[in-house]
Amino acid sequence: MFTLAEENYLKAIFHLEHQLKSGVPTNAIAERMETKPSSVTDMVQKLADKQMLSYQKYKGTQLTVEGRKIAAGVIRKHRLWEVFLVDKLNFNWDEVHEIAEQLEHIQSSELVGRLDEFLGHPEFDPHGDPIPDKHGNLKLTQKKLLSELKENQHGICVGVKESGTDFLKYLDTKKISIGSEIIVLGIEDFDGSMNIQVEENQFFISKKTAENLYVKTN
Amino acid sequence: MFTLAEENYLKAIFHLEHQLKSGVPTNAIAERMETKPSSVTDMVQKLADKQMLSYQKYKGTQLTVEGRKIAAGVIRKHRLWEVFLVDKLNFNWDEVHEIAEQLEHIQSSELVGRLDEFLGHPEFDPHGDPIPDKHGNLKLTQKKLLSELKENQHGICVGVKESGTDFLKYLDTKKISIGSEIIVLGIEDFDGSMNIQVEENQFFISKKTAENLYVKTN
DNA sequence: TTTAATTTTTAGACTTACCTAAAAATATAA
DNA sequence: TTATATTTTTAGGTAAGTCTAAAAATTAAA
Repeated sequence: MFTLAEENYLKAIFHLEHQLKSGVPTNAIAERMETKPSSVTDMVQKLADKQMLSYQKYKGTQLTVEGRKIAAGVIRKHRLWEVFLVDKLNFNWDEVHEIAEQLEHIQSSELVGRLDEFLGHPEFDPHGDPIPDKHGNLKLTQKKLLSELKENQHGICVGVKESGTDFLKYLDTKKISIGSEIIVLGIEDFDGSMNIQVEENQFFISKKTAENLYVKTN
Repeated sequence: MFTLAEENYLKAIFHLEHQLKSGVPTNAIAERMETKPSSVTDMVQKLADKQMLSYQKYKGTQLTVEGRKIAAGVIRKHRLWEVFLVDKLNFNWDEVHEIAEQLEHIQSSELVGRLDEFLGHPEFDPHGDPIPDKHGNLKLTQKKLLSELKENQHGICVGVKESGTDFLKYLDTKKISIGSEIIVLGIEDFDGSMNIQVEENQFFISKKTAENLYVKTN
């Protein structure tokens, strides 16, 4: 089994690999984990000993197949619990992350299986991110940034890129939430701002906002 | 906030106080926690510093009002999660303890409140033990040992005293589970063994078994 | 390509929660 | 009540995971 710290490192490296595509630098891990690079070096060497990742001094790290499986398992639990919190306990989707961060470390494969069943085998969490299956396979998300849409296209809001509390609160004031239909009425060329419609309301959003919102088109 | 270890100590001392009624000796804690007395001394001194219990060298310990509140909160979470696992995820009542042992440490009062709501404000866990309310108040259980019943009395099984896996498995083979109605047909004076009826089946159980089963009469 | 800046690692230290072994206090028995 | 047994504490040590400060390797710039 793995300690809480080990699981968190594996999860962080998993996410960073998806962003960076290449070997993950020590500093990138330190930044994401909000810890010091020297601590990362220690842990990375420990995880390398456990065959969870390959590591060469000064060259960054890469998860092994096994390491990826463990990380995906943690992420699976995290996202399943988020679905539980939102669907069953009626939490708002901007309130569940911290709690899921704890719940993801509960050890019991039986529990995960039954929770998955109870929730109806969901494929996406409340932020629109895909839930890895029990083998650790993660289906590609078809979500795209709102800023990628053209005029008159519409999309369903499936998540956010940076899930800072401020941003999520801003969305709430605009009545934008998971599942909202967003219609692009117009785009300003010079600053990329958008005029959009959500439910019955029309308003402007900045390019920065549009680049932080994920939507699904179909 | 409290560490996982601190919460476990407070919980253990809380349970021991109910059993022993007097100051809780270091060795009793060590035995229950499956740790060494010297470790207990360390932790007990730390918890005394935090005003969670009163402690005098060689005299045992006693929880403060605050310490009791924290312990009751952990137990509340443990028992609520057990209800969740059995009622919602269809776990058998002999499978939930280890998992609840982990879930009880999840920190979020909001979560506890919503879970309680979701479960319909249950008053007893699947083993028949009362669930402390949000203020830490624990209602007295009216359950008694099966061995305390007289001939021809009947009771509803609400729990077990020692919840070892072996014993729980034995109960399953006899089709005794939470909610089973048990009728005492006869008692042997010389060894205290009982002839009982459960559902349609009649059979003998030893005194030891009868002293390990809690029932509720009314 | 030599120097400067950045990244990464090493070395040594700290905290938590545990341990063993020995000493001290308390309880029990002769 | 003295001696023995038991309980409890103290002293010192270990492992996990973190830190700071300094050294080493790599990358970027002059």
